[in-house]
Amino acid sequence: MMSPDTMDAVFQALASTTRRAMLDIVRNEPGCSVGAVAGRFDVSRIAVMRHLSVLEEAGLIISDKRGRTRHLYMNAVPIQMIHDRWTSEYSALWSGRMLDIKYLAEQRRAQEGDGAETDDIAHKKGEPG
Amino acid sequence: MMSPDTMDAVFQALASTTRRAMLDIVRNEPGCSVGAVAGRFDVSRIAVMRHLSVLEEAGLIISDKRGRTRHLYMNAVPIQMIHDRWTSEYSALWSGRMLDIKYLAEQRRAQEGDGAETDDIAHKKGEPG
DNA sequence: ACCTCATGTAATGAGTTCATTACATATTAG
DNA sequence: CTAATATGTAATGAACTCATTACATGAGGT
Repeated sequence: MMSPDTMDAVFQALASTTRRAMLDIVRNEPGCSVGAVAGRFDVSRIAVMRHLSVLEEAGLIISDKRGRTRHLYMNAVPIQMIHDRWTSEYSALWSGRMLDIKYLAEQRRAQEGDGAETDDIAHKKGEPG
Repeated sequence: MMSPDTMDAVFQALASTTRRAMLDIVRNEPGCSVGAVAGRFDVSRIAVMRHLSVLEEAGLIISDKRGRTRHLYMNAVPIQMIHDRWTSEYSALWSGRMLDIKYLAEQRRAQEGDGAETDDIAHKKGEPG
């Protein structure tokens, strides 16, 4: 099961048009090099490398270095996990209905399967004024 | 059609466990107040308000102020749009296959239907060294 | 060995996010 | 009117993102 932090990382990685474009390239040219990707963008090679790192840390890209060249591959697993989780959680929304939906909070499922802490129903603090 | 920037905003808004938890609450308690949401989290009311603003700017929440109370509602449209776009774009991935997929870059479709600029195949700059 | 190529690391700086406290506005109840 | 309630704004600061240039490493070709 995917931890909330991992989910944060995946959404964060996808929250950039540039990074989504990079993911498209890697998906369409499996095994392509860092330089090949960098050659398509109007930013420095280092900036591209950092974007690719973000994608790789989110698990959306897997890389494999042979000789002096790093080969990049897309990994569909995190996207599938998000899709699965969200289709179950927002199933009524996907189909466009919006009826009475059973509440299955991400936190509750994380509690059952993941051992992760919940943010919901936390101890309130109160304002000073 | 959804612009790349809007898509960035939606993913960015979802890239936070706290904000996803807030969206869950609003979905399950349609018309709830800002204070009702704030009462469930261990951060200041102002921090909660800003999170809700992020969600609202991404179009994931719609609000409606009656008297001194702002009522919050979830808007499923951006999630549906992302789902539709991604299931067509990554359709082979959703089903778990991963065969030869026709390349339909987000940028290309944005060009056709949206008038938005593409980042892909941009003019390269080259490093100084 | 020497040079080039492909990638990676370090230091830096502008801009954004995310949290805080203090104060302001506006609506309802008495 | 006065007071409590609900939300909103302003100013601030720590931490992170995103881009840069300069330099370092390590593999391959001649």
